[in-house]
Amino acid sequence: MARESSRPGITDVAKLAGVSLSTVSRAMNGNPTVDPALAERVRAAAAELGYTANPVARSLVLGRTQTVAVVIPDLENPTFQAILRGLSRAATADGYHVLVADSREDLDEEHALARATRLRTDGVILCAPRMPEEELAALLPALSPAVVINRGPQISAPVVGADYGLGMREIVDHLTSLGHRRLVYLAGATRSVTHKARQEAIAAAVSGFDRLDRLEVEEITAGVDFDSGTAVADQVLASGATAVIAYNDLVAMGLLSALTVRRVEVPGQLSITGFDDIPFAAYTSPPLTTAAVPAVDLGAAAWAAMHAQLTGGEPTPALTLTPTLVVRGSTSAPRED
Amino acid sequence: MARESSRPGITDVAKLAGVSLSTVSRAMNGNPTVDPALAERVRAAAAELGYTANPVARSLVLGRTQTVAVVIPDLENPTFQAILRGLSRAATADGYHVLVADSREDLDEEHALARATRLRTDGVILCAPRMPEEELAALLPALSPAVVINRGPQISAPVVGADYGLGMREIVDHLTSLGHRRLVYLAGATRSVTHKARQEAIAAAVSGFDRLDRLEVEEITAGVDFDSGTAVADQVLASGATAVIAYNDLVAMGLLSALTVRRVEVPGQLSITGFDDIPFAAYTSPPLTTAAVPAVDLGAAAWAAMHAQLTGGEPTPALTLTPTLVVRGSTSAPRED
DNA sequence: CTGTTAGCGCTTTCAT
DNA sequence: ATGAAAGCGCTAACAG
Repeated sequence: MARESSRPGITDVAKLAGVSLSTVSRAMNGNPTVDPALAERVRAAAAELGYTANPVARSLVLGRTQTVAVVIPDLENPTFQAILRGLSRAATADGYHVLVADSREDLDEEHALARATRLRTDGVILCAPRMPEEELAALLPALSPAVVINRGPQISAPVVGADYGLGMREIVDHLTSLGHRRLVYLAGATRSVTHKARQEAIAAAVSGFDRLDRLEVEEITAGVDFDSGTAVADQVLASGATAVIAYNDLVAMGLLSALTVRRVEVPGQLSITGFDDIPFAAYTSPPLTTAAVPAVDLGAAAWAAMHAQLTGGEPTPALTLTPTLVVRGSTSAPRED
Repeated sequence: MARESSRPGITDVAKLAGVSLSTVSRAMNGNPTVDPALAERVRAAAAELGYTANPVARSLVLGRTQTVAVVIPDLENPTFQAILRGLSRAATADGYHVLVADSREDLDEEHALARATRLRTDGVILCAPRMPEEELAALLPALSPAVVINRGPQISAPVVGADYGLGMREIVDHLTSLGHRRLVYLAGATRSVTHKARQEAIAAAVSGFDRLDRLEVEEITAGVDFDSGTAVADQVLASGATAVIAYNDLVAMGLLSALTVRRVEVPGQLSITGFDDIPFAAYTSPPLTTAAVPAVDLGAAAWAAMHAQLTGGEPTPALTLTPTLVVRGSTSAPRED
């Protein structure tokens, strides 16, 4: 009754190679203080048995798991998916594993998952955490090392994010340089941080528009998804604006769809811009002009910030990436009246 | 020089509660053989210290990690994202964690990741593994318990998948009942398993079409992405078919886009169907008729199959889910000549 | 350079 | 019902 099917342990290798446990351990970890010949013998024995050190046991003794956790508000969100992808690939390249946790937009879950996953990993990356500032501040020390994505920089952990204000600014400039003077801004979740940034950028653009003609921007509260875009189509049309800045690509696409049904020409009669550059933005008819948030890079940067803490120990300064304006077919100069 | 910032261990709790380690362990695990009063005292001490058992240490002694691994060919693929989402949520609901590994369509990586992640988890779920049949068969025993998604059922592990043939059959039936008799099938990756299934289903539909009029299906090799759909637009138009069955939604959307540019009316002049029902299929103009592959359910089913092995030990029989025909605006009866 | 010994933090017999 | 002791599989002092 032997443990036939059980994976071989370090003891088995030691026995087969005729050496002690420590020698096997040293040899397997490339410790240079071991005799080359012996090391070779150990490796051969290990290979023969198909031995690999048990990572769990190593984790216990070494105090590190070679794994990090990523807590995401919603795995269905294309931007978060892209962040996860960039993060996962970067971490894998450095020999780390990634534990994902989907909080499903539940604040309590988010908090609980962050704590729970931290216990089995070397650090946690909070992706656009939804919890209030205070709670986040109180939680972070318990998670250290941690990295936060897309939250204000007033935080006791490295933060990486995109400058939504700058992206919005690029969009407004694009539209005004095209000749548009009457715009509509379709606002999203009105209490989110990213909303604030966009709103301020628009306000700044308006007040900074020191030409003879004026720039007017009407704000209409829409939402964050496709349907909220279709829902405000008539309101947009009634506004008399020549261009609309949607909160994000989804909203822009919803609006675009509703306008197509109403036979409104885009960009002929109305220009539309999105935000994020989700995978489908390039495939609408017409393709969407938008600000590309470098989500994959954001994920990679978050990993870099985590890796720095895990190795060097030197905390990375806050990093802010800039969205890139992607001009496609949904914007053009306003039609001459 | 005490270990101030270090997390409290079971010893600290034992000391504070004035009991032995074993009692703390038993109390924390709800072992009924411990005196209720003492148990309460232990819990109080644990709460005071903010103690939580170290999962890594538990994993080592218990031989289980409460974590499973999911190996995915490409985190960018919407279907795989949906599978991951369904799986992750189901696993979380059962108190398990999920390690994700993106093999990036690299066969060697896929193999290596499966082995490596298995060492730190209780089982691995292979999502649409790309490796050849033989290699997969040889690998599975080392991964056990494992679950395979979307591969033939000739495998020594529970398999969950969608019946692509049936989905394709539904599409053909939909089109023929609409009155279409000349179809084009835009083939995708011609050596994939899912391609085979679709092709056979079409062949079966053709030969089973025992009416007075004939059903003709021309096959054009396209590809699996948006651009391959746009690329074959002219070929499709030249074929004289009244409806086209695209390999998947992406291809259908590419074709749709190219046809819009050419001012071909869909579905007026040509009906188009997709496959998968990715998130954007409902939002094209016109919205896409497609076969909805229940990817989220597939993920949940894969978890169920894994959970069964992890607990009961009874291997689940192979499970095949059926795609649902979703009729939207891209199909209609062919125009009367 | 190599072997012996002591843990990592926890669960679980085995006594009592 | 509780405590003492063994050990999960490995690494890292500590001797030699």
